[in-house]
Amino acid sequence: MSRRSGILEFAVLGLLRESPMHGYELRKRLNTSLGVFRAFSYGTLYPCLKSLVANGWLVEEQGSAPDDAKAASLAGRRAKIVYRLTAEGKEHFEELLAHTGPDAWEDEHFAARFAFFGQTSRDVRMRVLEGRRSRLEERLEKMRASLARSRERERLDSYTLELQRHGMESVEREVRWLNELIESERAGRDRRTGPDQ
Amino acid sequence: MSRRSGILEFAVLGLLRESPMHGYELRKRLNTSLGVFRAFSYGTLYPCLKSLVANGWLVEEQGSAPDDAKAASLAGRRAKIVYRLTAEGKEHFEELLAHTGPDAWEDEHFAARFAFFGQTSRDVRMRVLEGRRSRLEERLEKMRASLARSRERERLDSYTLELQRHGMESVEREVRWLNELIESERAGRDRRTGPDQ
DNA sequence: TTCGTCATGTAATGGGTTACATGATTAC
DNA sequence: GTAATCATGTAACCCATTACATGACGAA
Repeated sequence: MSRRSGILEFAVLGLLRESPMHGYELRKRLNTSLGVFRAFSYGTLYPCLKSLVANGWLVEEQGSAPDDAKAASLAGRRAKIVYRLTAEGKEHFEELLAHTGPDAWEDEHFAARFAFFGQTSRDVRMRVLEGRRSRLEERLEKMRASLARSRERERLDSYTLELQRHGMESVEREVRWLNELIESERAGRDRRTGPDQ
Repeated sequence: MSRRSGILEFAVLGLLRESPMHGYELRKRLNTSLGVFRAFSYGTLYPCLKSLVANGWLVEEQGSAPDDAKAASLAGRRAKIVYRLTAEGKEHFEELLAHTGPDAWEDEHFAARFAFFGQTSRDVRMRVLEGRRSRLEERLEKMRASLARSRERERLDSYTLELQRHGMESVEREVRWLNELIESERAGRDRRTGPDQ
């Protein structure tokens, strides 16, 4: 029941929704295709998979080597364990997709949520995008305040200042990006730009 | 001897080098002035301070309330504990400043290192900046490769693609930033842009 | 036959947060 | 006098990594 990591659980369920996979492959997709998430290690991934199985959200299946037909008959070979999403798992994932709590737009979660926007309803997408934006604007506010404060007091050498400036610009840039996305959602983005399954 | 966190230790020593401080104030500076580092909690900071004291790099001093003169005589009051860098601590910090191992340009460390560039010799600054840049270029390489790979195979919906695109742009932007900084260092940047103590 | 990569797992450890406990000082 | 903020600390927990252990499979 415990021993799960929120974002990893979410990403795993999301990836497996598209198609069944074994752990090793799952990890690669977590790093590369959806390279956005940080690279989880096997020491994290495998236990997580076990716990998802224990929850009834996944089932393990004996997938065999690359060529299924030939090897299917061999009894004792250590086959790959292919994980498949159950109906309950699908349901659970959909619930997670629908959540729009504040943590949905925190740094780590947001990328994962965004990566599965293709499966997410438009109103939820909007809430998450807008939540993230206001989160970043708060942050900007604080940065500006602290910057003003330190300017008064004449602290901060040029490097510290430069670092702060660059940090603020990054955040401002993400806000602009979000603005475009929100605009595009509002304009009715059912005409997708990509193939989308 | 153990129970220290690299970046936190580094930042604490660096901040205390400028002037003695107590824990609470230290934490604020960690978050706001040098807001770049993630916000460490007291549960992390205080034990870290203790261990730095145990190493002989800091000493605790009984600082009293804002006005030192008046309160100095009161015996039993729970005074603020002001931490001051020892000679050994200063030496240790200088060693840390001189390190240019690969981890110096990893995401978390880099910001901390950069924040104390004001205390860092130019050649070390150059190595760190260039190290970071090539680190990011590696990352870009991988991102491009994986993007190309997934394009072939026709995977990835528009959102995943957009996320990836934005991620790459962020990295490219940081590379440009580093280029400017490196250029500026090379051009002989002893004429600082700011007051710098 | 050996090397690289695929593939699955566990135990020890690390590095950090949260929640809690305590109390002083300042502003209203 | 009471609320907010300053200030210090600890214990329990969480999440994830590292190092380790195991072994199959394909290619040189």
